Amino acid sequence: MISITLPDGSKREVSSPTTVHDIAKMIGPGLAKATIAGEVNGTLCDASDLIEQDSYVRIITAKDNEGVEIIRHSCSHLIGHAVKQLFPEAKMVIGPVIDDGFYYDISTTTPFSSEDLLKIEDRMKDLISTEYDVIKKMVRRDKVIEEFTVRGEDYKLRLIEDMPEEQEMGLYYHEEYLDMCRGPHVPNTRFLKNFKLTKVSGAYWRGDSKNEMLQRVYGTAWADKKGLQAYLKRVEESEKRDHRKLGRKLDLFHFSDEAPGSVFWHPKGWTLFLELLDYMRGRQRAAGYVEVNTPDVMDRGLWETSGHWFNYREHMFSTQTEDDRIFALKPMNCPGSVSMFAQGLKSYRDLPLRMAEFGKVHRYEPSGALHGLMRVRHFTQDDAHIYCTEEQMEQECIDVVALVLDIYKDFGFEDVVIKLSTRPEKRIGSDETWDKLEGALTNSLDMMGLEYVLFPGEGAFYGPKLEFVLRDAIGRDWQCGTLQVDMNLPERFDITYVDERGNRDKRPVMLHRALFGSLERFAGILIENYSGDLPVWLSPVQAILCNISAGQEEYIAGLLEMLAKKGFRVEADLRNEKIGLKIRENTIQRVPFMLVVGSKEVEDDNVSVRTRYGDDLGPMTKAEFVSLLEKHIKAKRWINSNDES
RNA sequence: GCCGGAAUAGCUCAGUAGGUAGAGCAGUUGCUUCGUAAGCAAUUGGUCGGAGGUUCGAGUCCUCUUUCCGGCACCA
Repeated sequence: MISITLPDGSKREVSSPTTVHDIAKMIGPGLAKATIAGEVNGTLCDASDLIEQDSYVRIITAKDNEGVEIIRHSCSHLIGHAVKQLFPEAKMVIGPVIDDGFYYDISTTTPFSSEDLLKIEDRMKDLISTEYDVIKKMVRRDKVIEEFTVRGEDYKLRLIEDMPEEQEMGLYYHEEYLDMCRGPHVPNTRFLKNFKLTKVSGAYWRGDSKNEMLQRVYGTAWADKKGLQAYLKRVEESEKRDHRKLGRKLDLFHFSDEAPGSVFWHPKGWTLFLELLDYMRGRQRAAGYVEVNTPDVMDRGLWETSGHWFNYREHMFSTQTEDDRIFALKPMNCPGSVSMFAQGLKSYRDLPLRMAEFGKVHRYEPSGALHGLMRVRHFTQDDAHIYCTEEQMEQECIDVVALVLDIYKDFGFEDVVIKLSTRPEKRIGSDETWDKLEGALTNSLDMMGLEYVLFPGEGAFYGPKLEFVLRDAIGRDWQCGTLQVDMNLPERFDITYVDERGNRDKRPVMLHRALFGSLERFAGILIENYSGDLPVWLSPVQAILCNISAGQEEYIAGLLEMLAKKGFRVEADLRNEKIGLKIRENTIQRVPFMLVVGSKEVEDDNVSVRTRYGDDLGPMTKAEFVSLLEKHIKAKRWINSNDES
């Protein structure tokens, strides 16, 4: 007899050995039927695994997060079962769980089409409806190799080679199909009913573009129908706030075949862009930055000195002039900034020197990487380079991190993922230097008590970096702000300052930082974040004056002039149209305030105010409306329909 | 860059088995002067992304190419 402790603290004596499923059955037949897996002494296991000693046991059902993950994992196995029936020559690779779903990488002779995806999904549904049992067996390594050799599963054999220490593997039998997995998995396919295959794409073996491309089948799966439908609905809603769609609808920007990856900003979009720029300029000035401007096109020699020419040559736009000089469009602002620093003698009294530049950079990004405003070939950085002493470095890092997080708050981003990327293989500078630089970043985060995710080997070739990551409408993460510390470029460009004892050869440390990162990308993220309802301070048109009929033009003209003089972005809609149409169209354009002016308002010398959310705020004096606008602009934050007034 | 998909009017999209293009909205013109999400009528828009090919005939089939979309890889 062994003793089993359940989550509620109750204990059961059972004969040994037993299984999670047996325990569930003892508690009740309903629970037994719902059992997907178990957690024994903190470790997930299959419902069929034997328990041979006193244990703490938790039963996992579809109601648990782990249960849903197991469902997803088993769904990926089911892809295998279906694919091998439809395409016997296919070789299965790996099928892991991801956010909201799963995928399976498969090696095939010909790539899957979208029709194939439907065929696979249909076969999976058929297999589910037979409600077959999934059988788990622990099998000795040599037997596993034998099994997969017979079945020609070359990739499974390669995966086994990757785990030389494992002597026994879990094999899951899905009728005639066999998969190798750590598990746990569902005991029966009836748990897998609420799934959908979502897309098929190529993916490199081991994630390396030098390797062959496999077929990746993606899917999503949920505990119940409601969960699945809610997910599909969420995806649909997210697609509606895609910045590329809203950019067209709200007349903010467009792209053209002639300039792939470069934005044509329309007046309204450019208003947003400039507003962001003004905001950042103000914040930086307040934080002790100076602003400079450096050339867009500079000689190849500069890029050789910086190291960019050797590391990024193929991603740079370059040009050859009549005199055979090769110039490159700057892909980064740092070499220009360093040249700026090198101009004239610098004293320790000048440090820290915080030199900002709204530099437009060009990068020849791979064609497949381009994505609306998020990934472009021509973008504007709110860049700055901070030159300081080694002693000042840590405090400067802290100040930058504090500033960027405070700025994000103004846009409603409270949860920002911070990534720390350390030295890459392809790098310049000594290991001692890298130790110091990485130390400065980790120390400053630790001192601020901030969590971060470590990405070993992902740093820039000249220094480690912090990245501040924001999430877009459909859950994709985009790097915005970045902070990099660098002792290498100062070395390469041989920049120095004079210390307090008159030594002229002191080497400053250089911090590269961008807070929005790319203004284009940040604008894109904002459009999605706000779903097109830009807060009043960022709205291209903050209010629109709509007349009821001819006769109010003069009053509106006066009002327009008054508001424009106060610096508000206000327009008039004097078209010979009914007020209903004007309200509709300006609501669709997401103008925060629509001011209705008829003969009544002219007579009372006021305006009737309506919001883009359909709230009628009724008549108010011109002064009242001005203070309403001012209040919103000062608040900066996004205001939803409940508190627009 | 790699795999798959797409490209038809300013926008959203139809286009049936290859038989020289169609809707709604927008635009334009006229009428209407109107009170909080679409007033009425008339009407202009397209070498069907580009280049080749098959065919008596191609938006439709084939090849190449450009751009976009979804992933993968990349992201100084």
